[in-house]
Amino acid sequence: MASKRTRARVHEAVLDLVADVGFTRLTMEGIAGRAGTGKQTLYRTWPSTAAIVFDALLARSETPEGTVSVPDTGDLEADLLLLVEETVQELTSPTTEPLLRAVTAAIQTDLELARQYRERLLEPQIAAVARRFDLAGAAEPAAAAELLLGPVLHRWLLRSGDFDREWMERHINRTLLGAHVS
Amino acid sequence: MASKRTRARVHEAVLDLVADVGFTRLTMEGIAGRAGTGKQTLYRTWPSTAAIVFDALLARSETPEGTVSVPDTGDLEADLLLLVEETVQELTSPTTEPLLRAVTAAIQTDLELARQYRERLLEPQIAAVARRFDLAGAAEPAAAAELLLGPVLHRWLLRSGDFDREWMERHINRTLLGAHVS
Amino acid sequence: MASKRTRARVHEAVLDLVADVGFTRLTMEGIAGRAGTGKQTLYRTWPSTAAIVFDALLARSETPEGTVSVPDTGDLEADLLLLVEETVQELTSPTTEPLLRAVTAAIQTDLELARQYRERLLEPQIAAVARRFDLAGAAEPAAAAELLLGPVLHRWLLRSGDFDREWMERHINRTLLGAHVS
Amino acid sequence: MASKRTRARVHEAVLDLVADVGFTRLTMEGIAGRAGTGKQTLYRTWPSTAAIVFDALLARSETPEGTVSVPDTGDLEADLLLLVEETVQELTSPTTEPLLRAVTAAIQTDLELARQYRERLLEPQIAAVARRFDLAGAAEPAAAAELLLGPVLHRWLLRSGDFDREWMERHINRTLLGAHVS
DNA sequence: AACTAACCGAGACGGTACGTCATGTCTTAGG
DNA sequence: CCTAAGACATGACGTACCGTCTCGGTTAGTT
Repeated sequence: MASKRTRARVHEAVLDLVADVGFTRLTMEGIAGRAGTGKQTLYRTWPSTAAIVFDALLARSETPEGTVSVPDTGDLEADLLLLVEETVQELTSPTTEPLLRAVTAAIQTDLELARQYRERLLEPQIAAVARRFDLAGAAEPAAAAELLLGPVLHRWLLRSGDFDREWMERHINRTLLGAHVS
Repeated sequence: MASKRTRARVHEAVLDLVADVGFTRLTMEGIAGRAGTGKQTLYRTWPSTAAIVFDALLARSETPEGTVSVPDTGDLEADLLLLVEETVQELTSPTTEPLLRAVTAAIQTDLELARQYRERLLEPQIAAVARRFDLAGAAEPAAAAELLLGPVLHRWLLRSGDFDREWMERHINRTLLGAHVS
Repeated sequence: MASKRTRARVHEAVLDLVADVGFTRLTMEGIAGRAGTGKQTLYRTWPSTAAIVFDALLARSETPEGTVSVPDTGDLEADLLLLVEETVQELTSPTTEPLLRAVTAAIQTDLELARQYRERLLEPQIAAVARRFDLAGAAEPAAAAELLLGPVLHRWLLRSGDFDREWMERHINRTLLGAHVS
Repeated sequence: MASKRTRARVHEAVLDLVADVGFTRLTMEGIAGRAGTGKQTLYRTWPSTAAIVFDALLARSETPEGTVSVPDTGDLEADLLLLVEETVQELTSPTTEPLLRAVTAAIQTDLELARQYRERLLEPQIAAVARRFDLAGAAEPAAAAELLLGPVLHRWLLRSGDFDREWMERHINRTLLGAHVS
């Protein structure tokens, strides 16, 4: 509903503000002020700050640097290492981490947002990874993708451990064994 | 800091309120009102609603029915199935699910709460599961526990799939393979 | 500036709305909506809701039933009684009372509206009444008109008393004495 | 409900603001800002800006310089001239005129405020004037007071004429005739 | 009959204020 | 002495209107 110009300015404002004051202190009024729009203009398009952050994230994911690509060199193990490295980078980059944590928190209570998150971010990613496993002859590619990414999410979400190179390599190894592909 | 009586009444109030109106509409004023205490009494002990919810959760986890026990019958596969079933029950029970989701959301932005969560809930649980894998001769028991629980968390958090019996069995199978224990 | 059709529809809308929700809740947006015009069309012709109400009142006063006529039967006392009765009816009729009160309130702060009110409604009325006193040989006809209508306005505006027949008769009596005409 | 301190600061703020920007631009937020209080503190005590202005006016009327006294020297005509002069001064003083106009406008639509206005300002004033007429032997003292003040209000409210000395004298004369007291 | 040009409805927009709710601090009664 | 009750300054909420500003889509008038 909002014009392209407005959307762009709102996205910029929201990213600035999350960087400045953090997601918890993000307010509709603050965004409107920073973006130079009226509050009603925001409410016309988004129901909450979380929805705006998610939209900014989506917009970013439609650009080249916003997507985690699944490499395919033939060497599955090497490809998965690259993939996990990229994913970890995304999850821990100072700009994206607060956004991702904010959205992850929000989808715990906002079912509509959760649906959009699943459809527009999660499922495409899982499907892409599964496709790579499929190519490698995995019996249950979707489960393999889950086995790969689940523990990564676990570590990140609960901050239960670092993502050093050794852990990633060993984890990929376990995943390949578990998924019957080597 | 608060008296045992007060704590109990606050815990009860908070559980009632989360059930009634959900975590997002939980407020310090509301809790004080329901618990029949002054606001100051709450602030003296807890810094936020999330902290109160977490405290209520902790209190619960110190009772028998609040803990997920790790069975040890000798049959690893069967034990893990029981464990995962219990875990899933905890994660999806109408009373605990909202609380767990609320705390999970809160620890994304509240580092102090995250630390307490890790130390008092997460690490004991992981350690217990790892011990069971250790008994079964797993090379890296902690990693095995992570491989088991990561994908469960992934499904639950992102609501990306159901927890039917078949999925649990196959998942345990993949975990055992991945962890070199069969 | 607005077409005759538009004016008519706006007048109708405004009268409906004042009846429905009262003057205080009258808004430009509401009028535009009810009249089926754009907001700009309103602003092109009227600066405020009060101005529209006043215009509707004026339009009404240009019709036969919108005017308080000054009777002239030769019997001054009887004529004044009729006049006061008519005036009171106008002031207290369910349709006109809210409009008149709204305009009376508005002219306290809106000087331009006050000027128009004076020139187009008040002065003609006073002049007509004064003419009647003049015919009856009053020394200061305008003052007599003021002496007659002032207390009526006072009662109405401050709601300080009813307009029963007895009061009206006695008041007219006092006015005639005060104006040296009997 | 509000403390004495708060009331005083609010009254001062409101008088300042009416002088600065006029009653029409008076807002609850503006008053709160100027008075250094929260909005809720205002709403706890007063329902509208008009109610605050009225309260400030009342507070003023409880001080010596806020009351129009009715002189009683024995010479009725001279006393009434003094009274009307004082009243006119009150009605046209740069500080009180905007307040009185604002309240007069407000009581057209706010019945509760109108009731308070009648009971606490209007009736005492009328009663005092009537008492003076009573002393002078008027048959209907209340009607006499109305006959005296009605036209004054009429001129002031509709801005239909100046209040010069000559008009006042003649008006008092007419009133005395009309009220049968000379 | 085709073609402007003026007008109008619709409503997005940057704003201001609304009246409410919750925050965290502070004061006050009463048990 | 402690605590419930709640006043207070603050600030955000989500809504309603403000007055200005584009938009298209008639609707007449002019060629």
